[in-house]
Amino acid sequence: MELKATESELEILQVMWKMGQCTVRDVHEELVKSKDAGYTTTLKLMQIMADKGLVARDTQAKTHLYTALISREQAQSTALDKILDTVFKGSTADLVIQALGQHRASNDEIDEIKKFLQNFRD
Amino acid sequence: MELKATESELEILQVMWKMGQCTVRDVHEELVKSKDAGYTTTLKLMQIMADKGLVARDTQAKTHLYTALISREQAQSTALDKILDTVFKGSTADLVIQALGQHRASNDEIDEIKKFLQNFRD
DNA sequence: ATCTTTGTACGACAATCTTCGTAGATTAGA
DNA sequence: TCTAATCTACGAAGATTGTCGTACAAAGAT
Repeated sequence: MELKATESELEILQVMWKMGQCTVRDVHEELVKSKDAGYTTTLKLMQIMADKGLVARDTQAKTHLYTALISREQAQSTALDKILDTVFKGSTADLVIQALGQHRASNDEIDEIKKFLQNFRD
Repeated sequence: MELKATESELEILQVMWKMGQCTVRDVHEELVKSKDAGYTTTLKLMQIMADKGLVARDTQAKTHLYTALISREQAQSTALDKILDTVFKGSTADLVIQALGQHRASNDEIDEIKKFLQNFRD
């Protein structure tokens, strides 16, 4: 039982993580801001996601309500595992250093990371 | 012109990054260690990668020689960009902290990262 | 010289993903 | 009430990916 989200499904999950429980319309309105897609496309995708168990669906009312069943953290974890395996030779250090070198983090973020590293070793 | 490698293509690139210039046979021998696939499958994949411009192909000899045209670093960068966008809300700090929390790094690695952070802020 | 091995080319197929049109039901508005 | 808007269901089609089988050429072995 894999439970891996596709690219389009991740776009939808992003909206759902931000909004919490929501309707197809909610998600679609948000998606069209950055993407060009038909309503029924979004509907179908979300239905499939419900079948897969990626989201829960409340069909009580006419307009169904959807809730994400995998958390952003889970998706993050899966995504990290994948790229660690495919392009980083499994080296977390490489990944971290690449990430920091590539996307200039703010000083606050740097501090946050340093703090995190403090109470790490022991 | 996107130039994005698929999952299978990344597996092949991994081998090529390790070996440098190589033949389909070379790559395939390596792949079958961890995966179950036919020779012609690997061949076809590499031919497609040549068409896409992911790898260069020297067809002088009967046995063609392939070389990766995108570096591991480029692939890493692309992969990071993608997951930052899709699951990390663009936050490098979140990504780094997740990565460190998830995959226990060795003390050496931690030190390496700390050192990297030292001469970072300025 | 013949047979076997090794290689490329290429078409085709199945699986998965994405997209959309249309139909039918339900709700809201005039 | 009748009409328009809104929703779900569903089939179908196109695109992408991954997988092989087969054909055929070249090289090696006996």
